[in-house]
Amino acid sequence: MTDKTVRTIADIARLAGVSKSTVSRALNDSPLIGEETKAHIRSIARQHNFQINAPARRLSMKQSRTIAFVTHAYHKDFSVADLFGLEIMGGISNGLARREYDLLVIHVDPNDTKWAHQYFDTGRVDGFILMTATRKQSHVKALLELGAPFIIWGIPQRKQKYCSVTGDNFNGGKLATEHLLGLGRQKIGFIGGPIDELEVQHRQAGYESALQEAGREPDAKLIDYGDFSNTSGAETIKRLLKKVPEIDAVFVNSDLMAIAAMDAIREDGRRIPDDMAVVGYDDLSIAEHSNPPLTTIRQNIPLAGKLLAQNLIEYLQTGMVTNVSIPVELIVRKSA
Amino acid sequence: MTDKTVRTIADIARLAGVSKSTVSRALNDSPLIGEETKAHIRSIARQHNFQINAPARRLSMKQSRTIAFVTHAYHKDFSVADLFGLEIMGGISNGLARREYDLLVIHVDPNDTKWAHQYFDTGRVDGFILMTATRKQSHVKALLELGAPFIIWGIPQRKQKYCSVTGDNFNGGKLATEHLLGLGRQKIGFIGGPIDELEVQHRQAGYESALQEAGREPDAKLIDYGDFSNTSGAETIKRLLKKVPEIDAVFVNSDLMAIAAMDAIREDGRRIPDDMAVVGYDDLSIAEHSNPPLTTIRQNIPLAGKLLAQNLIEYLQTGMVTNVSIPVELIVRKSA
DNA sequence: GGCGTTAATGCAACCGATTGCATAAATTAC
DNA sequence: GTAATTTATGCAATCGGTTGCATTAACGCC
Repeated sequence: MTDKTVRTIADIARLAGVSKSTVSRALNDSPLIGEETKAHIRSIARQHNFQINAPARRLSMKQSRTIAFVTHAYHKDFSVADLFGLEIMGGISNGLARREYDLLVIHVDPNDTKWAHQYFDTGRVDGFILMTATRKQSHVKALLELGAPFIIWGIPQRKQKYCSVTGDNFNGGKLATEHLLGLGRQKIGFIGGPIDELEVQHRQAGYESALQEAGREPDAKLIDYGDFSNTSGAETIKRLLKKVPEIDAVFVNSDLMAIAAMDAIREDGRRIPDDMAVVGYDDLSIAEHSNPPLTTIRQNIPLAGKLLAQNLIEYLQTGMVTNVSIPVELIVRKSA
Repeated sequence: MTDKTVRTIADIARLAGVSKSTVSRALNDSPLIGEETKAHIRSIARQHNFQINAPARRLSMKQSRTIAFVTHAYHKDFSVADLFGLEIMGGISNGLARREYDLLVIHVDPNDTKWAHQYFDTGRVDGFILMTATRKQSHVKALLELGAPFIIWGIPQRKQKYCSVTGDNFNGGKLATEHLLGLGRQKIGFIGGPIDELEVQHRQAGYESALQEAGREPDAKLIDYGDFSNTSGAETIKRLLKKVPEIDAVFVNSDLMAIAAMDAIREDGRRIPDDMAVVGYDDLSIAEHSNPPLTTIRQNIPLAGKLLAQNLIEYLQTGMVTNVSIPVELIVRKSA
């Protein structure tokens, strides 16, 4: 099928009786080349199943048309970021392919600081998509110093100029809380991820805003924090149950924590959702299969991926910095 | 930090007072270069934080040192392959990085046939790791025709010569069944994936072998097949429950099917594991959080990834075809 | 019909590495 | 002390594209 004798534009040039430059221009649809010539060259290329040599092109054009997806080194425990990262990769891959960019995956060690040099200075990639859950700020700092183009999933630091895409955390918190209020719940708890994460702060702000709009005062006793892990979900809910036994609902910052919390709630002899309503966050695939199926906040992940790809490329080409937040949606199942 | 004036080996050559060739050889540790010269050149390179230009090197050496991880286009429903693929990617990435290969991710449309040309003939990748769940055979055929090096996760077709890594499906089926036998179960069912998948056939052979070694005859009434999806898990167990009401255990070919089956079993009014013991397959992260936590067969996924990477590279370099199967392990939780 | 434009194509340098071959210097052999 | 090796380095071609500039042909205009 593939024609082994025609591998370079020089071969095509010979066959078409034109020069290399003309072939190159024709294949790149340059306006300098006459229409018939273009058609002729293209048909020859098609006939011989010609595929242009990528390394040569990249060397010449000084760009790789490759984007790196940066995630932390894999380790046994599944974390939100893992599952989430997988789903988002589909969207990114899509967005990149559409623009003829390749997707490279890099698993970085959290305390490695030189990885960016190894990929950017070598011309292997043109930019980075940062998904690392941990030490994101230190990686941002490194990329900024290096002057490498990148985009992050998350909320950008206030003062700095770089691209980002994030979910609408405020609205997520608000939707979850409003749903619980609508159910007539009286004592609605909040279990956050680490308090210093901006995502968590925004979700909490949404939670408090919903309460206030309903004429309730947020109660600090009902608010506590874990670290996104499932064990921390169980521990935190136990603290709340002890501190405020009359609690009848809780909004948990991640599905993983929520699922672990539900186990703890049942152990405490309470029924879900009858005695205690639970809303999670992320809508990971496991949310649908948990016991009971989890009501949660879904982020539009395919869209997130698409925007991460699209906005990074836009930045590469025009230098325009974008910071967008994408809508979230309440998915009602059995737990609330 | 990065020195902007030193970007090419020519720059280093100038600084070191030698020629480009010498620098190139020194950096590649060629025996042609004297030790002091090497040391000198290397120290200069290090001082200036020199990173070699990858596209130029690839063009010159006619190899990309990049491997493509091929998976199907993402779509909403999570499948085994998705979760599984994510975990395995960690292992692959590791194995590749160790050998200084890059990992490219390609999401292919199941009926696209030209993707391989676009990556291989362009010199963008040196080889492929096939993880596509669907239409794997058609992709294998295409790669074989193209003459592109690849390795698959799965069992190779009998007659053909190509690399593969797969779990020990026979032993997986056997371990699961032996565990159920050890629990004293009398009527042990088998719920497979699609009957034409070799993986499924091997697991079934293991199941039957365990029964026979225990002096039992496999009973065709206790054997049925789904398609790995969770809905099919529920449907298949319902058929079995109706056909053989006295069934008291079942070995299910995937965690996803097993979890759906457990829901159906409970709906039927039976308790797990008291009335019905369930063993799954894969040990996906959700197995741990299911209700009850699922006893299952775990594949050594990091090892699988490492071998996929390692053996493909070995094949690239030496042409040696390897077909290995990796051990599996029984993880006992509450469901059996 | 001569001249300035415009359109189409070719020439050759360049991107930044690798590598076969030639050469120079140092070592050994006799 | 000179020829034969061995060791270390440089020259220049090459990989396969892209692109600035020169060139040629065709066209429009007066």
